Amino acid sequence: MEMEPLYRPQGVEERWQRAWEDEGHYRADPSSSKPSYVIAVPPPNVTGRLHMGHALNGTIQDALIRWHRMRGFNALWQPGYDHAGISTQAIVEKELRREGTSRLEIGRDAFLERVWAWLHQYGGEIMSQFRRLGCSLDYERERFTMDDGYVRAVMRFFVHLYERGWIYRDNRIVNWCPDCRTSISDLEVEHIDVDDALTYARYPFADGGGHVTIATVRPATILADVAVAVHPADERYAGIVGREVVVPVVGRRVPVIADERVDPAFGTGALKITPGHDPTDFEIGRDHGLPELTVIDLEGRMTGEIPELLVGLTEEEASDYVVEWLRETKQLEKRESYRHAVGHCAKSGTRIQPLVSLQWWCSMDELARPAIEAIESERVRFHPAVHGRVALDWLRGIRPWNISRQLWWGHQLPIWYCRDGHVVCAETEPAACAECGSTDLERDPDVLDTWFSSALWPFATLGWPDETPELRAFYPGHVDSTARDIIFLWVNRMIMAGIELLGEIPFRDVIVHSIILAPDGRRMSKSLGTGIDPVEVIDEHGADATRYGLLKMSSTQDVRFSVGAIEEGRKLANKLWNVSRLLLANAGDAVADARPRELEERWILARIDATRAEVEADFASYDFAHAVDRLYHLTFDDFCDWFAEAAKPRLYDGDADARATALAALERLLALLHPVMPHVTEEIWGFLPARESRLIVAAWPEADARFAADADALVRVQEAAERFRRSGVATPLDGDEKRIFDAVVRPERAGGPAGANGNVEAEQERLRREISRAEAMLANERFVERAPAEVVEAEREKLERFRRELDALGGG
RNA sequence: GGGCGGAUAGCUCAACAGGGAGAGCGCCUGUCUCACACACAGGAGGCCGCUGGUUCGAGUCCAGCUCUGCCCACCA
Repeated sequence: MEMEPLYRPQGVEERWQRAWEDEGHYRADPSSSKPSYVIAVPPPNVTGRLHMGHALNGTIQDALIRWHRMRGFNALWQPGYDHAGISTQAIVEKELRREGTSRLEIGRDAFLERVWAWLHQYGGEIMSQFRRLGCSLDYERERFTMDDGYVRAVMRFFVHLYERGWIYRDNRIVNWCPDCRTSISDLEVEHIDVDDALTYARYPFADGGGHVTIATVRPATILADVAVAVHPADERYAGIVGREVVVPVVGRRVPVIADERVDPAFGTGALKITPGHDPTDFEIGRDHGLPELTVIDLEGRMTGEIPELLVGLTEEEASDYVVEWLRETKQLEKRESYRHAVGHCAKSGTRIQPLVSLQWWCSMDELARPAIEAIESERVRFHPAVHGRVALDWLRGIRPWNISRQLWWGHQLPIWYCRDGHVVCAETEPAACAECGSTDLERDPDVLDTWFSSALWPFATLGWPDETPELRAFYPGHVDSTARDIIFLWVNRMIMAGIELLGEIPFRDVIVHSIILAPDGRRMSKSLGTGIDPVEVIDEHGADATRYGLLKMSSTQDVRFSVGAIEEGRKLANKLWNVSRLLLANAGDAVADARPRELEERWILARIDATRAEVEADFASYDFAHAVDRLYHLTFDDFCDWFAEAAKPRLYDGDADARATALAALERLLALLHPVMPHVTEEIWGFLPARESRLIVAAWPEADARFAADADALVRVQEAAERFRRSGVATPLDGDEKRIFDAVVRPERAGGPAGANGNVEAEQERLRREISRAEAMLANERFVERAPAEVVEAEREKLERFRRELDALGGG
């Protein structure tokens, strides 16, 4: 195949993606004797499409996997999907609504069939998009959290926790999403500022004579009031504790109680207590033995012991009624506008309805303790470390986890109830009730929180609870790479589950990558219309360019998407392509063999080796932005601008040593770039003479001490070139240095004297400024006295050098 | 309300352990030089958010302030 002057990634990339996969290079072998290196991909939602966060995270993981594969590791990058309970169910429910039916109408079994049918048709797109990015996941090992084996793992986990006594059922207040029709965990609640009205209502004393005023933002919940509370030290209300007040509208007589959780400074200092619909009130109610009344049902409609005409109204309609009632009875003191944070469902955006409901809970204290220890002792390390401290804060203040969801799509709880109300927890359906022997068993209809199963990802994908070869070979893994928004939801829970079930942490390093924002600084989001489709970026610029650009953007916390970074990658690919054309077109029958004879050859091999060491350090500390920056400058500045230019004459002359050495240098350069830009490097690799193996499985370049001393060998020539370009004045050089200077710098003059014309004065002026700066420093006695000796000495040397250079320009 | 970050060239971002402010893109000038015009060479462009402090010396350390982003949170 011909190498054209313009590198076109389209076609080339797909070809290599197929070849690598078909040839089995992505496969990890559990029976291999090599050391393993394992990353489990954060399982994307099975319904999802690749977004920029996936693309960045995929690139990070693939760079690490490819790097380790080249270094001789048995590298496993585990692929798969999450069933994403709420999202998936919502998509299919929406489809049913369009057809004029509903899940309740068609029933549970038919509904689940519909979900599976939908998934078979539309689900599981992302792995193909990861392929298009060049990601070397072991695709044959794809797992789904709803696979039979995986379900078994989830059941085992539940029963394990149940038998430990950590899973229990309780009537407690939960975050209810009226839209999703399920409870959700605290982590899935977003607090958003909303404008509300604060209603001040007078509650008359039951025995006549006066009233107490409370403030509320939800007048409809007055109907479920069971007490009024004041702070025990609040002198204004000292006399009323123990008396009774009459709840508006419903006329219920309720006590005034004292509780320290009441803030005397807020509102009137008197708080209506509604345990059925407020988390704080729920706690206070429990402690005071108060009833828990519910007046809003699971659909958000008014219900319970309330006036008949209110039943079925929305909360808003009921609130209007209550306020009007208060106004008419002169019990409305005032209403004022009030802005405060209100919980919303992270999935649907609907305002959360706190209500008391019978749910399954998991006590987290015992699970959290060893996870805290693992992070504190840095057996699990977060990068950047600040996320580890945040993770610790969360674990230390951990609260019970509401794990049951009122959905159909997901892992149904392994809980059965018999006629007599006994509860049986078993991995598979029991034949009879363990306590009474009844065979009339009914399974709990609820399913588990999606994240309950995600917690098992690092080992359930390897066959746990069975003792599989995969589990032995690939657990514990090494790296988890993720965005910071799922550290609590997912990362912490994997650590807890891994330690609890296998006795070992699931990974050593957690990489928390940056979030890529839209170019205008807003979040990339479909609803805002600010999203940029990574697949389109790949189609336009190539996967290599996209990978390079994403890594370049990965350094800081949040970064705005910059197409310039992608284009930089595209240019790097093209540059690499063209310098390879130069070397290959002038290779004759040479094969790659490092036989450095000339200065520039020793120098480039040293520069490559030095960069190798730096890139290794960058990768090891997960600093990908600096790694790609170094590779860019190694390619453009060192390899192309200096080495290739200096070597050209001898390549053209047919110098066999020069040709073999140049090819050897190119090989090393391609290897260093492969983890970042796998396609173009593999493509060029294929053109190298006598090359049969693939770069993807080639050895990462070894450290080579032979060249260590030569990394700075061109400093004098480069300084001379700099001076010449600035001022047009040539520094006397001889031997190799003169030859290289002539080869690299002289051809530039062919295009005209633009740069070097008339700049002597400007350069003299620059040097004079530097000289006076250095002189001023050295004239400062306190600087000379107090600064470290080597700093002072370095300043003296700089001064002398500037003076020499000025002399050379005739400016002294 | 609590916590964590960010503010450096027109744009996106670097600057390791305080010691001559950098890169890429964009812009201006020149060159289609037999690897590459997705290139090469040169150039312009910076009160390093503000105010104080520490220091011989501060983009870098400390304090306060302004703006901005994120996380956590049961003040109705």
